Amino acid sequence: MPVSRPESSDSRIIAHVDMDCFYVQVEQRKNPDLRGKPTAVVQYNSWKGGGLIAVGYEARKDGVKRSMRGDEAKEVCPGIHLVQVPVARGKADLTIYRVAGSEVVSILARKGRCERASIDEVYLDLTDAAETMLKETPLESLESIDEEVLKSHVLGLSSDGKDDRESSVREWLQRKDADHRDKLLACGAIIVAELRLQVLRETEFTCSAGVAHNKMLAKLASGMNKPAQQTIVTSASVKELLETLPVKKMKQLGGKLGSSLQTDLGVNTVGDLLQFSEEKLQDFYGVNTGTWLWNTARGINGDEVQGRLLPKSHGSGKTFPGVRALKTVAAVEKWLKELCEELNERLQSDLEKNKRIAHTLTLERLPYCDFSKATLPHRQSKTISLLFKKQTLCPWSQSLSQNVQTTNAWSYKVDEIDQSVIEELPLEIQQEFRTWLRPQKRPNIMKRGSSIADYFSPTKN
DNA sequence: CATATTACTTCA
DNA sequence: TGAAGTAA
Repeated sequence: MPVSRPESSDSRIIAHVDMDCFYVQVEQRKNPDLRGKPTAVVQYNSWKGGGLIAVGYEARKDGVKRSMRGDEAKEVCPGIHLVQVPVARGKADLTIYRVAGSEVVSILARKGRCERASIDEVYLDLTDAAETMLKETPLESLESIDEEVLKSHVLGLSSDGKDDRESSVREWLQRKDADHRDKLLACGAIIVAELRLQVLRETEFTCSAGVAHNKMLAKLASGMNKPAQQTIVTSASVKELLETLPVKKMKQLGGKLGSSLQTDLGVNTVGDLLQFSEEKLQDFYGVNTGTWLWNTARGINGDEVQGRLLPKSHGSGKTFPGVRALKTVAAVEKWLKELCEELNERLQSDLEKNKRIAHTLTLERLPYCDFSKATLPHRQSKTISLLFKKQTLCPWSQSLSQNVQTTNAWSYKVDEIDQSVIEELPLEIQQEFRTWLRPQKRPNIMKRGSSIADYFSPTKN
């Protein structure tokens, strides 16, 4: 739970940029025939037409939902174009979407601190850029205001939703009597509109954005007017906005905490939270979460935009339907190898592109739940250090399935990471490694191949 | 029978 | 520090 640093007068300018049905846009750029047509992206076509993971706006108009199967989508929208996610090594391969996401990040990072929040979302801290703009070009004197920024939705502006919205947005942007924070928001909106146009010019992708004084409100706003639009949250609009907002719509409150607020405290909207003292909330949920909730009710959020353009981790996984799907050790090893090879390829390109090297590896089995059949209820995971330790990784012999015939459980041993990998790193990082490694005892370094799987030597127990 | 990731927190 | 919980 993020701890909100109470910030009495938070005049930061924060934007949240969200790509519109991103996977669909990537596929439409690849195949322009699909532009303007109802389109969705599916994976695994064989069972009920595959699962939808992205739905274009034309298809949404016909009632297609993300929760649907391909077959179901065809029923409500017979003309829909279903594009399959690329498959490599027998599993979905999201590489093209990751690469497209990076294209967008590199553009959005030009005007301020940028945080890659997911494959298709970023936060921007535009405070400095907005302040600079306000100093150098007073808004009242702006001759030509960008077409795009005039299409902004300004929360709390009475004309929002009317015909002549553009002229009232222009009026709002240039108001002489506007307070300083509103002027900064206006500058933020101009910058974001420019960035969104640059994204469109350079990548052909549209996106939506929210501009506010903190991350929480910016995120809320980016989803309010989609696709290809932006929404500005003025301080004056916050109270009304949160008053009727269902708690479940708020980031972090979509899960168990949100449910607990409803059932245990009778809190249904964020506004309902205002009735509770900070102390009361802390008693119920602990100091951190309690304070965070108290601030959230007031539209206060101190979370900083982390300057981070790259993901912190890489993962590769596949779902196997039912406990019967993976019934032999050979099958488990086969799929483990496929997953390792994908991971290896991605770590390799991360090393080349970003000079980064992985130092921990986690193997994880997710829960499998079925009402009638046997279930594997809880997650199991095993984490190892790739750098120093000799450890054993053997979590799966019983847990993958009761049907795995393993009287002799199998395990993997990890040695030190291959020296040749370290040698490819920049000199200063190599130096760092040597200092880390010196006090450790060095196990014999055996020559290994390029696959992560090669870092594990299968042994019998 | 069926998504694939990613990030962050909590607890021992 | 590793395993599990929560959330998106």
